[in-house]
This record gives sequence, C-alpha cells and structure tokens, in this order.
Amino acid sequence: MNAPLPRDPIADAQRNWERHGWGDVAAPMAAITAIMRTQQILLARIEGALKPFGLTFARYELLALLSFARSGALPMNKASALLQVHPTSVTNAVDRLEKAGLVVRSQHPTDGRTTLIELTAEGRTLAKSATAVLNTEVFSQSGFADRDVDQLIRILGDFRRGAGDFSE
Amino acid sequence: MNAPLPRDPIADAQRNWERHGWGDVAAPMAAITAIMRTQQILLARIEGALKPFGLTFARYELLALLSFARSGALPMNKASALLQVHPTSVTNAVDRLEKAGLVVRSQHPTDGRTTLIELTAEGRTLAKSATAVLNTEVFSQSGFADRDVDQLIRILGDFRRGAGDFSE
DNA sequence: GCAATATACTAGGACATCCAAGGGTTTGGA
DNA sequence: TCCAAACCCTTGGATGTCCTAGTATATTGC
Repeated sequence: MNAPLPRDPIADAQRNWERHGWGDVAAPMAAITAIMRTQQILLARIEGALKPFGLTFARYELLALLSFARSGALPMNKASALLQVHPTSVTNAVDRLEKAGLVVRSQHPTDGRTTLIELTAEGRTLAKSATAVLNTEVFSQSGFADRDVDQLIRILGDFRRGAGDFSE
Repeated sequence: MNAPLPRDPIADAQRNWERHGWGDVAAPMAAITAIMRTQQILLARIEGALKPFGLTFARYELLALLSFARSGALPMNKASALLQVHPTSVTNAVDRLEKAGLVVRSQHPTDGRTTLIELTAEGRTLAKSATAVLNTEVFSQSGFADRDVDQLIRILGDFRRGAGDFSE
C-alpha cells in the first residue's frame, strides 16, 4: 500500500486539461477517471475479502447468481447476459469453479447447444459464507455516505440505461 | 453488443439481497456493483476510441502523463505513483510503448536505481492526437448530466481521500 | 426435406493487473 | 568505514477480459 499522495492526481489532471484548452470536457474526464480509480480500489477490497475462500470476484459473482436462481442452475448464455461479461469469461470462470467442485456442467434437456451450470452443495455453502464476509467486511463499510449511495445508484442507473444495459 | 435486458440486473440483485436478509447493505452493494459495470462500459468506449492509434488506455494514460510533465520525462516509480498502478504494470506499458517508438528509457543522472521514461517526438504527437479524439468522442458525450458530473467528482473524491489515495 | 442462417460454447492469442522473487544501487546507523 | 535495510526495476506466473475462429446444434425459408 502506497503512502497517500500530497495532492489528488485526478484534480491535477483536470487542471492540466483546462490549461491545455479542453476546459469544456475536463469535468467529465475527471469524473470518468475517478470511476476508473474507484473501481480499482473497490475491486482490490473485494478480492482481498474473497481470497480466504479461494474465490475471485468473477467467480463469486457467478456463484452468487446461481444461488439466487430458483433451480440453482442457469444456461451459460443466460449467465453471460446477466453478468454482462463475454461468454468466454463465463467459460473461464466455470472451468475453474468446476475444477474446485463448486459447480457442475450439465446438458440442457431440450437444446443440445446449451450447457447448464449448476451449483453443488459445496458451492452453495461457500457462496453463502463468502456473501456474509463480503457484506460485513466490504459493503457495510463502503466508505460512501448513505445519501451518496442513493445518488450513485441513481446517477449510474441513468448512465447504464442510456448505455443500453437495460430498457425498463 | 447485446440487446438491452428487460430489467436492470443490479436492481434485481439489490432486491435479492433484501429478500435474503441483507437489507442493510443492499444499497452499498448495488452502488458498488454499478461502479464496476460503469467502469466496464467506459473502458470499452475508451479502448474503442484509442484502437486506431494502436494504444490501450493503460498506455495512453502513461503518454498523457508524460506529455504534461515539464521536461517530458518521469522516473518509473513516479509514474507508478501518479497513475496509481503497480510498478510491473508500468514496466509492461513502457516495454510496449518503447517498442512502438513512442517513449525511450534513459538513465537517471544521479540515482543509478532509477529509470527515466521520456516521450519521443512521435510519442508527443500521438498523445496529442489521441487526446483530441478521446475528448470529442468519449468525454464530451459521457452520458452524464452536467450536474451529475459534479456530484460524481465530489462523491468519488471523498471516497478516494477516505481510501488513502491522497491527503490534501 | 434441405440448405442457409443463427445460436451456443470453447480454443487460442493479445493485454493488463497483481504478487512473489531476484539482482543492482543507495542510504544510514553501528 | 561498511554492512544491513530500503529502494527501484524486471522477470515469471496466475487471473480475468476481450476478440477471432471453429465446431456443434437449432431454426428458417424455399
């Protein structure tokens, strides 16, 4: 962990942008850069909390998704769509989860192209434990004020809708 | 590009959290997940805009940082600190930028441990072009309302300070 | 019914990030 | 003075993400 910088590097970048004649886009640039950095910080915290479980965030997300599915099983393509990641990323995650005995692949009953991912009992237990740790160690101490959390959900929700993530 | 989902998957996740007794952390969970997804969308846009230049975002950030340095040169460790990435990531980026003729490594005049990274003329030109495209194609059409941009800068700035990024 | 098109998953490759470890250089205290 | 500790960069390995192709299965249209 590095020592804090004396000054905010993103605010510096914003000033540089303004100084070089890009004042009209300096603010969005700073906001976007801040999102990049914030994501990086949060991801590191999450990965740290999950490490004792032998899970990464990508694998945890898949486990959590499955644990909320009624039947405990989902087609790969459904998981890819809901997690909003590339199909090959799901293949990768399932490979490792399967090797760890947390999920199993099975054939879709009617569509021969489709592979179902299903939680094992072990996977379900681990998902529950990991969720509890994540909630108490990361989400409950996010570092955001309650009011800011609501603002973020609203602002980023608008953005994601505008970007075509969902229609609703 | 996938078709929009009928419903916001993050709002669904938030409901799942509440339904399973984690209502007190459901909102921060949703906010954090939204940051993850937003970062992914923005990164994809940025990478798309930079692709014609043969640059990735990581390499562009380094070029831009150097172009704002008075002397056009920075020690590797300084770049690592300002970009807030691991030293090995800087090594990786410099390797590729150097191979592309956009930067050169040189010895520090007094400290034998330190390596300086310096922009070439070509690198400086490319940085300028790439910045112009990024500004007009991404930052000027961020998809955030002006008021929301200010909110984001403030909220994420508070967060980053709290996370120890800077003291100021 | 059959060929053309669409869909689902996987294999291989390019990149980026982090961690752990190693070799060279400086600094600072005994 | 001199050696241990601190610092700087690089190498090698693990992960994750995306893209492009390739194989297999479904669906559609004639």
